[in-house]
Formats: sequence, structure tokens, C-alpha cells
Amino acid sequence: MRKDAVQNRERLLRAARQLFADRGLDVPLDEIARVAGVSIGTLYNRFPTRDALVEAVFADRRATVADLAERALAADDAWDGFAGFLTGVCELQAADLGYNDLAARTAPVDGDRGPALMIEIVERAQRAGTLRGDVTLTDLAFVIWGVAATIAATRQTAPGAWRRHLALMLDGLRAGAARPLPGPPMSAGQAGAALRDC
Amino acid sequence: MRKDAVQNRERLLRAARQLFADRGLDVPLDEIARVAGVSIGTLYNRFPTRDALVEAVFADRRATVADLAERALAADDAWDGFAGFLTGVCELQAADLGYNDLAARTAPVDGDRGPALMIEIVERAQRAGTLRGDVTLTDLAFVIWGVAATIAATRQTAPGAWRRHLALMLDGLRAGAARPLPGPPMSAGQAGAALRDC
DNA sequence: CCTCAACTTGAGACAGGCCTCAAGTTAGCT
DNA sequence: AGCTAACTTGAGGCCTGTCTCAAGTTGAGG
Repeated sequence: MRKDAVQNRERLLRAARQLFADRGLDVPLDEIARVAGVSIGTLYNRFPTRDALVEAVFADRRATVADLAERALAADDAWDGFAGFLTGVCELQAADLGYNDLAARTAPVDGDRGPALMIEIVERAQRAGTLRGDVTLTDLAFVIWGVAATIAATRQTAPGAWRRHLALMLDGLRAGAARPLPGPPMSAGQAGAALRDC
Repeated sequence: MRKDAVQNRERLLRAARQLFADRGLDVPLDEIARVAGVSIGTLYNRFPTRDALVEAVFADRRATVADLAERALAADDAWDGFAGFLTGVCELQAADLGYNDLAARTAPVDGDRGPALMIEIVERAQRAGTLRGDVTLTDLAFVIWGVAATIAATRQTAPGAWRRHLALMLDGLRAGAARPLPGPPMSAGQAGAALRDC
């Protein structure tokens, strides 16, 4: 790849990172090109689809989440690990509207060491007796989707409100006050399909 | 209003009701007109803005929610009333994707006897000691927003999944296992502003 | 039956965003 | 310096959806 092409690629990534963070994943591509100081054609040369650009911008997040997961498993207290993991992911969402959008459409940590780590986080806390036994990995999607919605709604007007939302969900996830959950949990397939269509 | 105009108005409402329910609030207006068997111009004659049409289609819901609220207050058990109210609202959302969209952008019951009834539902359950004391009316928005997101995501693939989401939130709202909530609750103004911008 | 205000119509102007491609420019090798 | 493949450019075609308005149609009162 030629030197100027590399430079343009980086400019585009910088601009996209900023605009996605501020305005979400649906920012017009023209605008990203403009902010990058590059023509729309060049944007398409470097990133043939919007997804390719999104992927490149948020590639680092995968590793960050994997780190969070490993730290969760390293925590002394299983519940603290579990709660800390969810809090960490939600903090990433709150810090970046683009990632917030993405999290709502993508299972966090799905490549790599993937869901395996997350399953272990859940099961460890369940073995410790602090996470209710009737929840499944797929139920965590409710936390992500829900908090994502709250972040999107309150970001301008009441940043930090999402922490109350999360706190309520965490209290609901604790073994203590658990009433049996209705219906079967979503299968992995159902959760995946749900992510696919919105 | 002329007879044919009335008839067209009703056709439009019927078509809009159906399309909103199936596909959400963002259905193209052209399509509504087409399904109604009427030209786009007529649609604009009857409903000058999309909001006017939405308002007319979902006018009945306001009354339905007010009914739910009154039934909640009439319940023997304050918690059952509270939980039943939220469940009722979420059922309305699950039954109609358009109303689901609307609920995420509008405080349920805001005209009329408005939030007064809802405040009473909350405070009654708190006096009974079953609803945690540190939640506010504005915190219920998290339930609506969150469940709305889950409904939108799972509607095709796992209908009913939202009931698990709601159950988790209700368990989090119970006094039993409550850990203190972080930060101050949203003010009514903040919640209103949040609804306004998304 | 006549009349006219009320109503309907749909082509088309407009806006926003996506994506392409022929023409022009440039990095970097020889 | 000359050459070529790599790269950039942006006008313009496309699409989808909103909204308007001049022309035509029709209900209903006289």
C-alpha cells in the first residue's frame, strides 16, 4: 500500500472514530470523508462498505472487552467480577455512542475467546450462589439492550442515568430476591438472530 | 366534513393502524396511502404531519393506560398493582410495534390524569414496603425503554423474551434485595427532555 | 339541475444519503 | 527523468422518502 494511501486510511479512521463516538453509527459517510479531508471516493477505496469501516474503527474494543472478561474471572469475588464486567461494558457504551449502537447489534466479545469467557463469568457467579441460577448468558443481552436504550435517550440530558438502570438490573440478577423467571431463556440461535435484525 | 372525506380518514386510520403495528412508526407515508386506497395528497389533507396521524391512531391507548393505572390502584396488593401496571403497558408494547416505538419516545399517560396516577401507584407500593424506597417515577422509564429495546430486537425470533427482561427488572425493583442506587434520579425535566430527543 | 366549496389526485420538486467511474494526479521504482 | 500502477477526485446517477399544488372531480344545498 502506498504511503499516501496509508495516511488517508488513518485520517479516515480518526474522523470516523470521532463522528461515530459523537453521533452514532449512522453518520453519513460523506461527512466522515469531509472531516477526514478526503473525497468520498477515497473513503470507498479504503473501506468498501460501512461495515468494513465500523469494523476497523472498533476492532480494539474486542480486545478491551476480552480484557474486561479476564479481569472479571480474576476477581476474588465472583459477583464482583460479574458485576464489574457488565459495568465495564456499559461504560464503554456510555463513552461512545457508536459503540453503544454496535453493542446493541452485536454480542460483545463474539470472535476470539468469545462467549466461552462470558459463560464462565456467569457460571462462576452462579456456583458462588450470588447470581441467580435461572439466568443464562442470553439474558445478559437484556442488560446490554436496555442500558443501550437508556444511554441513547439520556446521554445529553442526564448522563450517568444509565448507572441507575444498570443497578436495578444487577439487583434483579442477584440470587437474593429472585422470583422464578417466566418462559425458557432465548437459545443462542435466537439471541443471534435477534441481533441480526435490529 | 364531507362524507367521503370522513370515509377516507377512516380508511387511512385503518391502514396506518395495521402498518404501524406490523412495521413500526417509520413506515413510509406513501405506503399507508396506498394500502388505504387513497392518494398521498389525501393523506396530507387529513393529517398534515406524521405526528398528527400517529396521535390519531394511538389516541385510544392513552385511555387504555389510564385504565390500567386505575386498576393498579384498585388492586388489593400494592405490589401486584404496580407490577401489573408495568406488565400491562409492556403487553401493549409487545402487541404493537408502533406503540412500542411511541412508548420509547413518550411518557405513557402524560395528558389527562397523567403522571399523578402513576406517582400514586409507585408511592402506594413503597408505603406497603414492597417497592424499594429509592426509586422514583422517572426510574420507570428504564423499564419502558429497556423492554422496548428487547421487544424490537426479539419480536420475530423470540416473542415473549421480553417477559424475562421485565421479570428481572421487577425483581430489581423489589425492596428485598435492594442495594442503594447510584446517583440522583432523573428529574421530571430530564426525563422529558430525554424523551424528546430520542 | 346547477353550482361551488370541499375534496381528491398524482406528477414532480426537493432533500438526503449511497455508490460509481472516467479522468486526472502522484508515489516510487528504474 | 520517465514510466506505470496505485491512488484520488467529485460530478452525477440512483434510490427512497417527504411534501406541494394546479388541475380535475364530487357531495350536497338551493
